Amino acid sequence: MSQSGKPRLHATLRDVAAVAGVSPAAVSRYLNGSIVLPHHTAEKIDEAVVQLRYQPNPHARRLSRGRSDMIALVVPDIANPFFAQLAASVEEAAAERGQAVVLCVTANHKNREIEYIERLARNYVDALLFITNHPDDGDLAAAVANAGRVVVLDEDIATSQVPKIFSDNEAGGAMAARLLLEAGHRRFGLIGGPKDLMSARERTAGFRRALAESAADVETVERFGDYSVAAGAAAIEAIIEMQSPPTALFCCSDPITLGALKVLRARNWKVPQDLSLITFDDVGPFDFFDPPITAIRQDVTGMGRRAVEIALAEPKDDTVEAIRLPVQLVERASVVAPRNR
Amino acid sequence: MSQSGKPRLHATLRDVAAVAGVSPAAVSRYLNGSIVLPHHTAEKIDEAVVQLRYQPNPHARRLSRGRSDMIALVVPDIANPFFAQLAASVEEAAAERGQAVVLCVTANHKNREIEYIERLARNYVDALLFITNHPDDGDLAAAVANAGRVVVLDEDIATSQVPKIFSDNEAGGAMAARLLLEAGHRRFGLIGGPKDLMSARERTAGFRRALAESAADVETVERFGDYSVAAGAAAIEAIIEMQSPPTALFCCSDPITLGALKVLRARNWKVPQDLSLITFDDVGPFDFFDPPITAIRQDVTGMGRRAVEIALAEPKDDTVEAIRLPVQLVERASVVAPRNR
DNA sequence: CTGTTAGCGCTTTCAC
DNA sequence: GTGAAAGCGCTAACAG
Repeated sequence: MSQSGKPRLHATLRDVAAVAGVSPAAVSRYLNGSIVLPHHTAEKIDEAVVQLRYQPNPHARRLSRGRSDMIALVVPDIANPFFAQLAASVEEAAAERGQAVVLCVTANHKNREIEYIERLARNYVDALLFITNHPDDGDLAAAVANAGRVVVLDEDIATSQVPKIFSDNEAGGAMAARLLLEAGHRRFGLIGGPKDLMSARERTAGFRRALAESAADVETVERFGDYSVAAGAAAIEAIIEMQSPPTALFCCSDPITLGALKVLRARNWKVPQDLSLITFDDVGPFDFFDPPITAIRQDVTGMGRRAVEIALAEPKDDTVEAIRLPVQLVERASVVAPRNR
Repeated sequence: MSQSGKPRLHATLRDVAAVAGVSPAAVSRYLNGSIVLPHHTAEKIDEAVVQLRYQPNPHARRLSRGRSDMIALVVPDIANPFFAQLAASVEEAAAERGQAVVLCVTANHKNREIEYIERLARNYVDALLFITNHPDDGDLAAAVANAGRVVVLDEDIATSQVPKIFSDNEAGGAMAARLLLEAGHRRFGLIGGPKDLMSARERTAGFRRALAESAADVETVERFGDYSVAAGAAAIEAIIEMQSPPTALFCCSDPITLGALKVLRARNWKVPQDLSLITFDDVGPFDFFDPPITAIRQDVTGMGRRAVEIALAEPKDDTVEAIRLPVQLVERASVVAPRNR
């Protein structure tokens, strides 16, 4: 047992009941709103609560109810601004609903991910907001299947039948392409993410589609790698070595853009004069860059809020369908007309 | 009671005991390492654990032990990259020690802060890693006084007697000044943070001290405001209007730098040609700016790790003294010699 | 409606 | 060393 000798520090439900002159059960029910009491008794209890500064012990509550009023936010890396921003909106929405959020960082390690899913399965948390950005070999989908309330964010876990919220990556890719097209570009570069990630495929697909839909005569060079600074740097190195390099570039994530920008500067390529550029994500402070970088912005805040709403709502019977959050074009100054067509 | 009719989903300690042919108490003690069992029984238990896929129920454990193996990370805003980075190192260090971290965002609201402190006081979490960046009127210090294990990070809560970890702001300010001095500057600008925050005062103090220590004939203009983009923008507006504006600028936080940079660009001032600039924090991606921004970097990761260590260590008897983490000069390209002395 | 009672699953004192 | 038993503080059947 926990407290051996020392006098109890904080009032318990029993204490409140004693002071109010009712049973603990009555207090519990009243405080949880599962009963309506005559004014008189209600007041007595309220007074006792205030007087004793009573606060229910969450551990006892959780054990008894078999639920915790905690949700777990599972992310690959909380230092990543995208996930940090997501965490902010998740925490806010959760707090509004009296839910605490436990931060679970996976570094994309499958074992850790599964461990957290297991935690949900055992009801140690009420819901899981799950983000992974590595392809699944089926293990995650399996783990998630019977775990309970999990909602998958940002990146898909293929074949898993749970609520999902994604950005409209395809539309975003298309928006990027159209902007570049309208600026007059005809030779495009695309630095994409891992081909086995849904988001990467979709962004690329959207970009290609919009180009295909245009009447214009168009050339594209595509490179794929991680959503990382290093990958962006490597890809742009290759691209600018080309015979006739593109005049416009679509970077499929912020880190890719950062990597590209760094190399471009080192090689003395000017953005946007030598190369127009548009990024995807817009969680880095691109508005403060020189030039400010035009971007397709994800609705990270909306994603976080919706996720907790869904996670906490009654599970719907109808087939779960992925929600698609619209993305937004943020025009800044990194896209201009090509110098020479 | 939680589970009424349905068969229990997961094995309990009793189940393990039954299978292993010992008492629950024995299993508990064995699993917690508070006893050494004969090989035979130990094996029996191990087998049972594996067979039943037993995992202790944390809620029950917490209720019984009166502690939770959870620490709360209290921050003003997790979307802020500084706190996000801190959260990353905290989570990592906590996970290594089997501690979960609960994310608590305050938006600098005193009531929320005190609410979280109260949570600690009642042992709902084992420790509090506390960051606030608004001045305290004494309420926080009072709340923190008897709450238990709290360690204060990054910014002081004056008069509170708890373990604290800060960056060596003073030294950082001095480093910035010396770098600028050595580059040949004699007219300086400083955009500082709120004068009632320790970090802001210290950074300024260090800067002034280093200037004072130099033999050079020196002029300084100082502006103070929030650690915010808006404040940085407002301050730089005023500074560049001056008769003979500074040739070098020390911005006491990343957001200030961002604000300043934006205005400078709008006014067509070139960094570093027209104005050398150095920032403090270095959590924004300043390495990717054009030019890359020279910075005094805080050891955010170290701060997080140390905080967890201290929070979880046996409370020391000796007077708690604030730990000072060294800062580091990261030379990039935003500081050059002044054009005209 | 209200109170009594039996747990939730674990830890730990205490007696064997 | 080992087990029985009490209890952490709360909730929810069940009876009155």
